[in-house]
Amino acid sequence: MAKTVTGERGEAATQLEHGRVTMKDIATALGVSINTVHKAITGKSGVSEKTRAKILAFAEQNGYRRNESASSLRRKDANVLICLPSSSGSGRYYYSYAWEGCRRFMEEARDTGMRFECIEYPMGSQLPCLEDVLVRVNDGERVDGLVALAPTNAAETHALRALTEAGIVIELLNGSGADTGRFGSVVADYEAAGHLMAEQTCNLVRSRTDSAHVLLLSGDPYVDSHYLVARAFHEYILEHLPSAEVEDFTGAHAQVDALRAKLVERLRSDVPHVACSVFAAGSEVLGDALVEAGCTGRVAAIGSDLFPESVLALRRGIFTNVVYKDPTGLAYRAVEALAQHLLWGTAPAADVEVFPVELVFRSNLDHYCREAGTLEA
Amino acid sequence: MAKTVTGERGEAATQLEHGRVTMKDIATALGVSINTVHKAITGKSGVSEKTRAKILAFAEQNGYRRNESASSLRRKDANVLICLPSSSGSGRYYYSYAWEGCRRFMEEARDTGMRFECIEYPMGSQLPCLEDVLVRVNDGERVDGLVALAPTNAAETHALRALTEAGIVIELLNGSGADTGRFGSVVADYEAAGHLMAEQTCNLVRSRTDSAHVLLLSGDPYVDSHYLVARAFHEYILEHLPSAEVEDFTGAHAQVDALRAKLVERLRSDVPHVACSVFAAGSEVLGDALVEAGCTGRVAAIGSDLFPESVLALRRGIFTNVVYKDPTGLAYRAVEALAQHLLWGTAPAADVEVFPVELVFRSNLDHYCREAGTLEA
DNA sequence: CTGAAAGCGCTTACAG
DNA sequence: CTGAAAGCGCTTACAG
Repeated sequence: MAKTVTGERGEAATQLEHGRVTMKDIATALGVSINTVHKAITGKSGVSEKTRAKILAFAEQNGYRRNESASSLRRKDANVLICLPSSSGSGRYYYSYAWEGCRRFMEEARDTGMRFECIEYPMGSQLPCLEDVLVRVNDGERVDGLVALAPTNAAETHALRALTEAGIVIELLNGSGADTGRFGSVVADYEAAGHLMAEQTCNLVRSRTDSAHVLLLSGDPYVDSHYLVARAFHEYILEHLPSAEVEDFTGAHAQVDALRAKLVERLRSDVPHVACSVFAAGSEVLGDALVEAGCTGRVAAIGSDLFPESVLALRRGIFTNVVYKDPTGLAYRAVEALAQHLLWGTAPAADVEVFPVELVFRSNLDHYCREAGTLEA
Repeated sequence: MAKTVTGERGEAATQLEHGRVTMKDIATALGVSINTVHKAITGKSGVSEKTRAKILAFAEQNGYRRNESASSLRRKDANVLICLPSSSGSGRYYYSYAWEGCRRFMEEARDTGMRFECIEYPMGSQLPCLEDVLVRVNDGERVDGLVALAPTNAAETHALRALTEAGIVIELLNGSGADTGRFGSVVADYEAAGHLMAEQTCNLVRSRTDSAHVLLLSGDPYVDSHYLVARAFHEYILEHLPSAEVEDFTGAHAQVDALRAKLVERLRSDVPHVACSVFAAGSEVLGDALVEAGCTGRVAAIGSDLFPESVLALRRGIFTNVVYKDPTGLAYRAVEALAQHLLWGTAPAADVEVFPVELVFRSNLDHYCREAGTLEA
């Protein structure tokens, strides 16, 4: 409902009409009660199909939009559980930022009548946490929604499906989890992350005439967020710089000390042109190894994720870039998508929402630190 | 008001209490009317200082937070004018995205009781547009807030000050405008943009042994958003790659055809290593010239801003990167900051809010196109 | 299946 | 300076 007027001097002015149609208007126009209108529009039972159709048609034609402020005012609460790994320990690389995103949404949603409960479990033990939730639900507790990590094994998949079947709307983080019956999920674009890292690698060896040597800390091949990035990296290099030699260093969290030693030895024997890590913990190892082997500055390095150590490495020129996957934004969106469904019955455009990745430079690092909040600028 | 409980399995659960304190609670507790509480908390007149202090202290202690939904429900409208250059013509490089940001905010704010009027004026004639607004205000029309471009000359500064003095809260886009009496302003980090462009330029000539040749389309030295980026570019190169030779090509919108011809000639005589443009229209010229001179691929090129032509140049490998200043996000924030002040009396942390800039690669271009909405992916 | 009524938390006239 | 009352647009019990 916007009207456009053209002024004397050729400006085009658009006014957004505010006298919006209300349920009362519809009720009056159609000679029904406002209550019936409400039932028809919110899809509740208790209206004949004929009346409902009439009301919906009228609402549609007159551009009815529910007033969300009024709607949240008297709405019954919804209970949402957020289960994610603890921010401490190895959770500090990533999950502390995810929790920050959750916190931001909860703060914004404080007037919506949703009740949130945050459950931080020790890294790796999502399964017992989900089982606890199931027990509580079976004990009669009302849980409307759940945010959790995408399953990494059959047992977790099974537990999530049980919760879905108990009537809980589930939104997953960092994986599709298509076989859990979940409502939706939110992931970073791991393929773009790998391509981005490889594209910049190509830029960094652009003017070489000899063939490029690249080291890749490819992480744990059984973890999607490692494997998918590493695969995309290789794929890109193979297509755009086939002469390059990419050397993989696998191994993640448990093997981090061995990895560091191996890397230092390797860097001392023959200096590569570029070194990259597809995962956060590996980035810390890479930074340390470059320093220990005394080849900072000579090797261009690209890390993954922003956390205090990687920020410092970037600031000191040990890293050329860092691939950023915005854990805060991802988690925020997961909780938001769930809340919007619970409150308004809306569904996102796609059940799996894929989020952008960015390459951070020293020149724009400060803004990311400020945004993340928990990173000192 | 959050309580933390530790479960049997070591999970820490945080619950966000929802039984929040209301004005009614405060009124009952202090034995005053809810109306008095309202006046005290919203800073309205009609309460004794003693009562006000008592109420504010109690509210503070008990963590009172105004329910924004309830608050917007019966609030009187505020009238906001948005004056920006038209999306068509040369506005298509930048202002169409700014308008998109405004539109997004208006959509989100549809329940807040704000009335927005959008005035698109022909590029360059903000002054008559502001004068029209002043006439309307002097005629008795009520205007509470205004979003406009930061002034580029004394006449515009003067007009903006007159509007401020007429009681209008003003939020400026793309410049500080400190001497206009405006409430706040929103700008991109032009310095970071220049540094970012220069930092990547250094990366691209990283492994050269000869001294690097760089071409810079530095735009109009009288336009802040051109000049500041160009200056930061030179500054960075001087510090980090003093051996490089940077060749400036000045001239913006009116001289674009001459610029193109000069550039083609220059590119044909001697191919530089990197070529950059600090402004959008220049980026289109640069892309064209590289194609016409037949040196795409041989010259690394970095453009500014995302618009259909620069997206295509990036996709085809004519550009290596594009510096992105997020016009949509900037404009969204400008309207939001104004609205939040008008509705809640809140002020942003700083009166000039500086926004991040990013470097776009072919590998993550798609996400920017999707976000911008008006760019085909 | 349908409707009249109360109420969410706040804001706005208006009366004392 | 202070307060009682009506009402924003919707949702929820409850009664027909």
